[in-house]
Amino acid sequence: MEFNAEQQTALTSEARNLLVLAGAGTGKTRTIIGRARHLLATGVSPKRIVIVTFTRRAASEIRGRLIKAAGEDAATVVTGTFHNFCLRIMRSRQRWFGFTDLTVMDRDDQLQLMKLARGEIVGKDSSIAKAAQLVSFYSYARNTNQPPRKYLEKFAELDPPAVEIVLKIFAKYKERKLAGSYFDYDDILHRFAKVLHDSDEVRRKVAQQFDHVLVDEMQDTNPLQWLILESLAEYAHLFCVGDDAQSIYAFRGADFKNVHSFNSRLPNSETLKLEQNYRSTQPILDLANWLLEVSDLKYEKRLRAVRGAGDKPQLLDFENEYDEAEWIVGRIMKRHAEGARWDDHMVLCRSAYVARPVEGLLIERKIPYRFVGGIGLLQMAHVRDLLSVLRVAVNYRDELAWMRYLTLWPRIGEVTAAKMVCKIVSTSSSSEAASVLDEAVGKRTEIAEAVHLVARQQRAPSEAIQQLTQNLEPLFETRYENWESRSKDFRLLGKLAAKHQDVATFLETYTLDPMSASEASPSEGDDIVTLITVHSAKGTESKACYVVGVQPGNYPHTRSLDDAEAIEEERRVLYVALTRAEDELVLTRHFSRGPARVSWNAPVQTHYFLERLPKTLVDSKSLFGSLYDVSWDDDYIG
DNA sequence: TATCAAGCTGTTTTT
DNA sequence: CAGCTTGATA
Repeated sequence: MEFNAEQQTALTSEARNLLVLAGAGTGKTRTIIGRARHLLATGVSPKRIVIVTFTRRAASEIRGRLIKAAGEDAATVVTGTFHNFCLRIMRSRQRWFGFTDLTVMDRDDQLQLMKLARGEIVGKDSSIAKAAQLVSFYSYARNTNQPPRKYLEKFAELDPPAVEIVLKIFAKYKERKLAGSYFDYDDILHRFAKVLHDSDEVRRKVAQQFDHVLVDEMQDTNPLQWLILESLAEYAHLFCVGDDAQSIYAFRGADFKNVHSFNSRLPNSETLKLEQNYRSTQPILDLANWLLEVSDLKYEKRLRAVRGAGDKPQLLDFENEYDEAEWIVGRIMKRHAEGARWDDHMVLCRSAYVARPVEGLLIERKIPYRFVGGIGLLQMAHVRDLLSVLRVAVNYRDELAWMRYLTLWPRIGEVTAAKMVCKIVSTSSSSEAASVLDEAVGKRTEIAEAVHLVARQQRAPSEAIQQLTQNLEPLFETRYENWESRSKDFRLLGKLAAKHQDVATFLETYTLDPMSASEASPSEGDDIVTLITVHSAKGTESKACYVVGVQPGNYPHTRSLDDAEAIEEERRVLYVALTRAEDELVLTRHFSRGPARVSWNAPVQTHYFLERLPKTLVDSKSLFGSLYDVSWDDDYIG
């Protein structure tokens, strides 16, 4: 591994706390790995190094590369997401955190629970925000570490009576959460941060386990996560890497003051910058640099391409999204026919929704691909149905899973199920619960049998899933129209489960970071096209990048138009997309839906980022009417 | 109480 | 276009 002078300075730094401002493509991951390797080489025990990332994908990549670079020794370096790290420590030191057996709730469970809470307080009153919005209010308030009341009043701008009602719903939600011993994502961070903050003793005991904490994507940390880092920093060195121009998680409470105020908040801290870009050619960076320059915000960033000159990015206009998809897929096929690998191609989209036309064509043309982002395999209705059986087998007190499973059966609705669940949950052991279940289902023993089956197979998740699929097949067949296509997801699930020791760890791994179906199926190293949301694409790169739907409505997204800060974040989303490309960057767009509007006021165009794009920065072309780029024409007409 | 059909809405990003 | 609500019927 080789490093330039900037990187070398960073990774060998003796500073107590170091912030590395690393622009896109400047070797952020490389520097983190280099740092870890350097620490190991200077005699730091691997167990005393923590590397925190934002996604499990990033964690496992760093882990893999580190072991490759520093040897098997490095396998005991603690790597994981914030959530994963906190949970691991809390599990291993249950008493310190007042932690008992619990189920981690995913988004869907959270939504379900919030719906119940909302229903209890306001019934069907439609003047109160929907459950989904309530979840996001609550979650945002907690991640930014502010009292929900204050958030509702100041930022959500609810009127006083509404605030009171929503707070009541939150209280109900909390009550139900407690009753079911559930932990939502935010509880994981919150409990950990709170205990560390409140107890000097626990803080010391936890933080003293580590000498060095390395943080990736620092710009995406939120105030709650900052509290955690601050606590750890009392005993350990911080080494944080980030780029404020790539901060795109404000909606989740990320606060890039964690980057801007790093030095003032931490004594003995230093800041370094990495500015040499190794990824892209200069014309690609020129476009990205321009995008930041025209912002009102001062990013003070100009990426320099070490690699030098290259092709100009292309900007192509189409009549509609289908032509756009057709062109991109056609282009990728052409390149492949010319000898390029499928995995040199990445298609970036603002939302999963926008990716559909492209995905449809990739399937139609039988091009191997994976989709990263959007709703995952483990969030699809039928998969969650199946998983609910695993969940109740692991934890009979999991009300949400019981409800889901029981109502799957014909003639069992919410009311019947709720009565059964009430009885089951009030038992004091799982064996008692099992007999209560047997009694409750009466003659319909197949309902209970599925649960018993998993309970017997706790240590063999893959077998459990296989048998379960067989047992429940008649049920699913009548329930789902397209059962055939869905059933293959279960086979995939079985494969995924085979990697895990028991049902419980399998469930927890994937509630914390569910992966999508097409992401899970191909084995590593396969040559496939990547279709990915920009948010998931951070940290990745590809020789050729196609950014689809670069029109107002997507960049900036229609939903973020009422807020100047949100619009600025949208700019950064586009920036992240542009800076993924190594050699070739193609932006495509279409205006078929007409000018998207912000409610009644300004049309989206007012905020459109490419409005005043200088012609010299891109080769732009309009491909209206004809799908075929002139340069594609062959020598004869066949 | 369960279920189905018809109609309506509103469509981000993720641990 | 899916996911939900609503209303009628078994």
